[in-house]
Amino acid sequence: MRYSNAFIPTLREEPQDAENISHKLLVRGGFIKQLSSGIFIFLPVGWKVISKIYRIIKEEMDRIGAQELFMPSLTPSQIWKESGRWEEYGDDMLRVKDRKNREYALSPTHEEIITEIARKHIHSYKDLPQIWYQVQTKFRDELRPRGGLLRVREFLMKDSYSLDESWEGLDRSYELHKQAYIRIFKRCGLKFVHLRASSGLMGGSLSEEFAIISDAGEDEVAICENCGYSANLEVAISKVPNYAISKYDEFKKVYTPDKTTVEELAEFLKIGKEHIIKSLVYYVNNKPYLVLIRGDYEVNEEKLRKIIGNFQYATDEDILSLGSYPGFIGPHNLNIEIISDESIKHMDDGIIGANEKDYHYIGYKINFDRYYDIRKVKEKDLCPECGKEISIKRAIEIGHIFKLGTRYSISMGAYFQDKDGSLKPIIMGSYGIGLGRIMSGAIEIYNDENGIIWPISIAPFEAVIIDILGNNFASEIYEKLRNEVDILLDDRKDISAGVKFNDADLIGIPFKIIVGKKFNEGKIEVQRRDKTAVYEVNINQAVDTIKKIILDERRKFEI
RNA sequence: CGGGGUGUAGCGCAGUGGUAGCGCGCUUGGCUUGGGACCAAGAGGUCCCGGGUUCAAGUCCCGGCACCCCGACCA
Repeated sequence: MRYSNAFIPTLREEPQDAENISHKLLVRGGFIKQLSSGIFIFLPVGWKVISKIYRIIKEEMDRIGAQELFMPSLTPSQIWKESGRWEEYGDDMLRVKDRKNREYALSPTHEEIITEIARKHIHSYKDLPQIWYQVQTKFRDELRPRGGLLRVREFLMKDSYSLDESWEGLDRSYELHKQAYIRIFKRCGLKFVHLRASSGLMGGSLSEEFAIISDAGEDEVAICENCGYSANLEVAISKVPNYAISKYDEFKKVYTPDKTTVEELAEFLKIGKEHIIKSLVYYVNNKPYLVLIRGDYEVNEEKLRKIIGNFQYATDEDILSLGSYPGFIGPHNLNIEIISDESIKHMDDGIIGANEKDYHYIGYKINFDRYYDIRKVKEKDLCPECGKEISIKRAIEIGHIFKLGTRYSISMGAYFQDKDGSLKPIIMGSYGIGLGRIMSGAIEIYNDENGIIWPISIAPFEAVIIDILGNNFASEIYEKLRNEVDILLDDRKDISAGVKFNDADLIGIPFKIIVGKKFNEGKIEVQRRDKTAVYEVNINQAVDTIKKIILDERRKFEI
């Protein structure tokens, strides 16, 4: 590509509405442009990056025997009603009506459509296993899109689906995906972790997540530096450091005026939060539960949901009707089912609400039949596997793999006939990768004060020739290189050298080939974007040397 | 949905009820070419939208819309 013909609208100033680095650099580099909240245009260089990510994904999916297909975005409400997700998905699912008033969803994911194909065409164990994938636009009507490409309403996702005749088959398909994903992210040059995760709305048994550790991320993950345990905070578990030694030997009521929060109470009683038992009321179908957790922990509502089901929060009126008082509720003499977290098991005694205004009990002896794990893991909790301290970090989710099982095959009737003649539901898995998140995640990892530093495997160009002299040489080597190297020739006239350097760095092209002042000495210069090296090359060996440098760089991302 | 903020030239922003501004970018001419040069002359406006107050509204009041941030929500 000649720069003089290219459309790369770089911006000198930061866009006012961008917050994180990847968003700013994507906009400044002319990669993307926002059309509406959470909806982006990929401009030509942005689309080149996406295309390169796509090609890597395709090669690795094909390598595990997956077959590419393409499903529509606009999908009839009927199949979503069959699976039950027409209701479950709620407002995140973007719904539209056609001229005949029929309902459709702009698909947030494609399990239902895959299942529709499977139930129509898969009838025998001989038809299995299958892995089908596509790269397609997904729609999720996020309440609050944010962070440029990190959380958007319309996004590109590679989604694949495995169909197997047995659970062992699913294990194999799942493992194949895991290996393919590791290869994909390595070839994209990413530093990533993989995590235990929650399957949420997808249903199913096991799920793992691939993520880039970055403050720009929205997921919180628990990581053990010692043994490598890593999990999304939604499902992370930990051992509780046991430091809640008894302070009181007597059970008695104390006056605690207006101390309705753990913080206020701890300060008032001059005692650590870990000596207080926090009591929270949740309702499931009008049945109240009292959830007890140590004062220095928060409830992980995802975990709680798995135990008691979908819940609502109690109102102040609810708490009064239970015979207690808001801010002073506690387990003593309250007729209600109790869900107590493991964190209170190790307390000798605790401070609890007295169920009357302005009073708490101290010295409450802990004695419950059962304890559950419903707390959110926090920094310095102990690793469940090796006992060392855990740290909490933010992360960008870039891939997620699920063992779905029979959730869709049973609800939608996708059965096959097995060897013994019996009818069995197809065992399914589903596996996603966010292409835009790879793109912005890479930028979050690789950038400096001048702009993006792309890994060569996903860079919009592998090299740029910066022609400062305007003689024929730059154009000559460009013509000789362009068939083998994805190269940009900056042939713009009447533009100062500084602008060319700055654009090249902003866009993040891995190599700059500079035809400038050294040309009179018979040399050109090759600079690495990551600033780790500069090479001087004889002009009569320029083409071969540049080819070699680029090929060597490419090889670093092949595995 | 709650809280906070923004909306004026392509981008970034200033603007005190009284003539619509600055920097960058853009066009033309000149000069320059190793890190976002310089000189000169230009073009470019629904001041987010609608109503109101006023002799007069970018500015004050009311209503709406869009976008951003924090939270809630979602995965």
